[in-house]
Amino acid sequence: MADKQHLYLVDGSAYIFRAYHRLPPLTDPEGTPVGAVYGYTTMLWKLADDLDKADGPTHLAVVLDKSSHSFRNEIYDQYKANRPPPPEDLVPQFPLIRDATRAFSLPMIEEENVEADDMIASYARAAAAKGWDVTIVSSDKDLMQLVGPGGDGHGAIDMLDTMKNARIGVSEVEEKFGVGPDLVGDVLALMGDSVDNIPGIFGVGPKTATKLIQEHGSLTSALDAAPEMKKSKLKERLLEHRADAELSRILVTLKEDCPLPIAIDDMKLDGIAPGPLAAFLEKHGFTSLLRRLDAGNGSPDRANELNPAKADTHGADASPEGNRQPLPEFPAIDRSAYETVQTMERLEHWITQCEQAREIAVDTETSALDAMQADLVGVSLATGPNHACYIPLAHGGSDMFAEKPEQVGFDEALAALKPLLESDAVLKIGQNIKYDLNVLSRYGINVAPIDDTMIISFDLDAGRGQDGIGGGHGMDELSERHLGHTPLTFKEICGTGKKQIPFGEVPLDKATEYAAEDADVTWRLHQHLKPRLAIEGGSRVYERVDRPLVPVVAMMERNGIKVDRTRLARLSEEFATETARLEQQIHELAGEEFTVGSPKQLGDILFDKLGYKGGRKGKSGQFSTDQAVLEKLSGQGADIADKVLEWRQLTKLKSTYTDALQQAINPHTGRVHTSYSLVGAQTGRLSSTDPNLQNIPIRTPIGRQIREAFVPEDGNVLLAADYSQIELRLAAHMADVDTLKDAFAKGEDIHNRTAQEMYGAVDRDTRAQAKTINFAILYGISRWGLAGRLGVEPDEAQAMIDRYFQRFPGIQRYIAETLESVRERGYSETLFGRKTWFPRIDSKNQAERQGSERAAINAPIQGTSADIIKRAMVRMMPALEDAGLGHVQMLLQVHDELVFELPESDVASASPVIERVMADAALPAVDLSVPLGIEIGTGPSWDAAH
DNA sequence: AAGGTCACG
DNA sequence: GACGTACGTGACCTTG
Repeated sequence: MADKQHLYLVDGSAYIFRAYHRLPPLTDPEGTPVGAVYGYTTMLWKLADDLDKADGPTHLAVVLDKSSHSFRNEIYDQYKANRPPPPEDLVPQFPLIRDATRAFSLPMIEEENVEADDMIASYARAAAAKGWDVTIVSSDKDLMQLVGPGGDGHGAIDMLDTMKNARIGVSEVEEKFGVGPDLVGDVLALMGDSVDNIPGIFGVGPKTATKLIQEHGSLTSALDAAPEMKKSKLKERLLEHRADAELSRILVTLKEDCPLPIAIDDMKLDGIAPGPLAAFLEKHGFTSLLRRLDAGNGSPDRANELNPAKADTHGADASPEGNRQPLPEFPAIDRSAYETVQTMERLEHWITQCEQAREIAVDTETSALDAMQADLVGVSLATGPNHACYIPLAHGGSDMFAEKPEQVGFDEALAALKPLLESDAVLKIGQNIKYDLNVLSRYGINVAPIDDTMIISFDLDAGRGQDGIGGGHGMDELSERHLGHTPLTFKEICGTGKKQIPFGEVPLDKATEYAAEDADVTWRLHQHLKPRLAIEGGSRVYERVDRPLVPVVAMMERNGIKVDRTRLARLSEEFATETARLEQQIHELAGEEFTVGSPKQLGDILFDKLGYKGGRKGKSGQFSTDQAVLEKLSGQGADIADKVLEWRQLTKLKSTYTDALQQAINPHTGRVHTSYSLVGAQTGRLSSTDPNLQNIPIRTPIGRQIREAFVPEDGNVLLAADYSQIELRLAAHMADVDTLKDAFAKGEDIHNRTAQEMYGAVDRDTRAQAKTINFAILYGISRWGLAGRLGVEPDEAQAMIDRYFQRFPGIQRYIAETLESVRERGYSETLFGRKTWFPRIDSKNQAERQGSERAAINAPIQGTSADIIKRAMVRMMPALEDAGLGHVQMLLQVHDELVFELPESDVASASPVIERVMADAALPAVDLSVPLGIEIGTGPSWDAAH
């Protein structure tokens, strides 16, 4: 049997830079930085794991850059001229990369005066010419020129991005560049590359470059066509910079005929000697890899790779991975094992299987993204690894002439599934199962009990992505991270853009692969993640707070809130008229017409043309024109600044609220249904999208008019109940500040009390300053930040901070202890045990580190507040039902506020129930040393309820 | 797609 | 002397 040879060429140098930027700054036991080396080592490990796979490597070599000089410097002296030197803690890692390569017994190629890209090109072409397949391990866009399908005696060339675990073939290249690999060089020549200092055509980016090449077929044709183009910036640029593009074309061309220092046949993989590898791993403290080596190269646990830092540098106990139990071994995902359920008989069979399995993964497929409008198209179930099915329910139908595929009757199938989905004896596992709850609820099915892998992941790993390794909780990401598997994407199945088809039109075989795989992956993730909750102390917050919250939030989303469309439309018109008037005045004051909404143009008008003073800001070198700047100008008598501020306010209100909210009204319910994310904020807060109902204006009279459009149905009122100063109360409790606790106990105005303590006198000014300082404390204070807010010198701000700490002993200690604990353990914790991870708390970059510190000071306070209102939400409906008020509807949550709709006649009986549930929400888990104050208001609109 | 701006707690 | 000047979000607009 003539096995196909497969050469892997590892673009080592490029990988090192990427690993350096994406991994935390680890150091080995001797203090040498090894973050990039670790990343490189795990990458080689992963490749070694692929050895036995069908398309795994038979031959492999690592290609490194040896010197920065190449033929490109001869023809263009600016080539790579403005590339900064490598970061200083990366430099010592270069030799270690070579050590690592040797430890794996792999051939290494580095040649003077030849760039790694050219060497890779030469080897790839040579091997492909022999009929070998070639995989280039890199994500470098220049190398994408080499990708090709093979054939005619030639082998195929593709690429592998190990960080994203993605293959890059011809179609991926076409997707990225909009042209085939043979034209990638032409596109690159137009785009240029600021990192390599390849000029390209100034002002032409990826989109324009692709368009030009698609339209004209090649770089030369595009340049030749320039004189005939209609007058435009683009035309001018093409004409003016033609020479740059031609030079760039040469620079981006890979040299494919370099002499080959090692024969390709000598790159044959024949096993890794464990001795040298173990010695290398040992030396650099890569203990988790060492364990795997000892375990006989067993199934790699991808979670370990995610955060090696803690396991390897903070001792075994610092990390949950340290005491991880062995994970169940599952067979690889096999999509061909899935069943398409098309008969009642098979459906009954699967339902029985599910009842016996006791834990099943469920996923619904629908016609659209919005759970409140989407129609159910099919359901997938999984009871074990590779044991999954897809039940199409409403496939086909848009094409009247096509025959609909065989499927179980819609109503009949749902009637059969309902007892299973509602059975107390069967746990339904979902990934973001709130979505499925809402869809199925519209068909009369109340899914329970439930688990949610997305939320479990959040309760375990919130914040872990802050260092850029990827800490999201979406299914694809979790699958990559924990299972090392890339699921089919929705795009792959349904296409994208204009060509996108609804899921109901996907052929059943493809639909089954996609839908059943999602259920299979979810089931596996659950096996993987759920046990970690108990081990890592996440059970309390998951079981007591977040899991029970899912059906509650789902219900709130379905409830929605009524908005008065007519009122919004009237406001939109008023805003439009006023905006137009202002725009004209602004143009007159400016002496020319310009786009007021363009910060760039506005900056040029204000500071260049009109000569107002105001500094540059930001990397872009653009003038800042934000509110603070404009208000300063207004203070100097610049009328135009006032007008712009007013214009901005009105356009904002119109586009974001009065226009958008009308669009958001659901035609079936006549109400607006937001979607809450339970994993949106690192601290544990909810977030709200589509539309965001957590940022409806309230601070200005003009904005409040929008709140007036949020109304109850006839006969009802809205009731708003909010926690008063909850974060300051929690700070007083958590930092154990007697003065503050006393003030809250007595029901005093807390900012007045702060002013009294700080200045010995209370007036408007001192109260305002005290309020600013109180917030500064919650957010993690810096003298410069406070100085900027109060308009005083940093020295004076520092004096105020010192005085605050002196008057409120406990705060300083709380901050120090919180930071110490975060540095020690890697995460902060709320009073209810919710963790937020801070992987950058030890960053060498001061800004980054200080940012993390401020966030870490705030997270326990903001997070505890989030826990408390969530607990109140969970208890709210049962408490109301007990009081005979089950018809009261809970509609919205805005961090410290809950909004209800109820008959006016029930206000008197419902208010005390709501108040009690909210005030006692921390009990019995936490007995706060401050009371939680609740303020309740009611009225014919959300505005009036405040 | 990114940056700037601004709405909320 | 650097970073950039308070924590947490999401939406919209302009621009390259």
